[in-house]
Amino acid sequence: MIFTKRQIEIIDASKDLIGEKGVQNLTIKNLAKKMSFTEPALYRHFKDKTQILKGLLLFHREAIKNGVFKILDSDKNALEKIEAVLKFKFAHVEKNPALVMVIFSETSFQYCSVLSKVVRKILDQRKKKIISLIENGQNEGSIRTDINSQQLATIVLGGIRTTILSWRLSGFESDLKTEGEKLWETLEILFKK
Amino acid sequence: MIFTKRQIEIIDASKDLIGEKGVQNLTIKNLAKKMSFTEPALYRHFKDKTQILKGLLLFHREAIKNGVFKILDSDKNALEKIEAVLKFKFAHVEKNPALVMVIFSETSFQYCSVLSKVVRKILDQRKKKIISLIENGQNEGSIRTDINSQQLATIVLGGIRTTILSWRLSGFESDLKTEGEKLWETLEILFKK
DNA sequence: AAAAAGTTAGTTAGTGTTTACTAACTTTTT
DNA sequence: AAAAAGTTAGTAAACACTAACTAACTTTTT
Repeated sequence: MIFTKRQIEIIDASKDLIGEKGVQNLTIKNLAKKMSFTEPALYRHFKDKTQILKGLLLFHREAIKNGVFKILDSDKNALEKIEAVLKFKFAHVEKNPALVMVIFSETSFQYCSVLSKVVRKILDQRKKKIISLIENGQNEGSIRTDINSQQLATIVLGGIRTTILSWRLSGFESDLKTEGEKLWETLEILFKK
Repeated sequence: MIFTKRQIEIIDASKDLIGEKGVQNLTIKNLAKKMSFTEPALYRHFKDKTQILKGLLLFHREAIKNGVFKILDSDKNALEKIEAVLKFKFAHVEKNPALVMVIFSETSFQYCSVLSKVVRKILDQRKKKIISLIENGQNEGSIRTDINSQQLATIVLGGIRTTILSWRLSGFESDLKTEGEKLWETLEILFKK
């Protein structure tokens, strides 16, 4: 999927609206106001509202993908890679709180098949990446092998999710970076062989 | 909060509607149809829609509280209690998928202060209970003490959440009970001293 | 014991607002 | 001159909610 300049501007504005007051704040009216043009103009750039949200998800998936690829390509060991991925994700989320809101809203999309497919795919790929990293670590001998990679991945993803949720429920007041570091310390102790 | 028979019927119907198609399927119109009476009749029993959702949350919190209290009062050791609480929660969720949808929709409520307060309180109490159970285990000597209780609680809650999320994303097809047991096996290995 | 007054739980019919979206026209860009 | 990107003015549908009324039942007064 490739986006025009205007489409990216619209995606950005959507992100801001969601960041301000949640997904339900993303309405065509609000979006038009934020873009300082009229509602029908939006439809010159996106077929409908669903496509805007899909665009938002895909655009940021791309950004995250690129960041994570760099880490995976580096010459770190598995544990260091997991640490780096974790820190990268927390940093990205801290900069883009709206993204969490969208991903956390899978519920709202569950019956919009277009969006639920996109979200599901994102979550699936994320899980697969973590699993394969853990398996690398197990093969290297740096990660314990008495628990299978799938289960360890559940623990990593769960830790991330809960940490981000706490941050969100605190009204984005707590320091996500610090909390992320604490989480990593815990995971490192738990996972090391 | 005490509910009349009719209020409980309405809460049940709401739960069904949400279970069928998510929170946004809970509209006054749908609810009236499901109850086989007219929309205004609903307002004889609840001041507004928010109160219905609040009722749903409080009613089930009560049910969960009672179940958990029994476990806490039993003469099991801390690890066994955590296991029992986990199993109880997975069982309750499996029977009431709608509840997950509601709790997972914190995002949607974030800007409805009444509901966000209720959800936050529920999540907070849940966390506190787990933390205190873990501390008991640490004092008993059955749970490792090189990681603080707060962090271990994050791992437990994260594991629960991720497991439930996977189940939801599978369209409630996977076997939550089995997944819950697998999670417990993992946590037990990770937590034991 | 009977009449009066009040309550409960429902109805019909409708309000005002917000929603995503569109047809037809105009301006700007290339 | 044609295409792209905007405007004005509107639609239909969904939404939570309300006003006004009523049948059936309960409580209070006489």
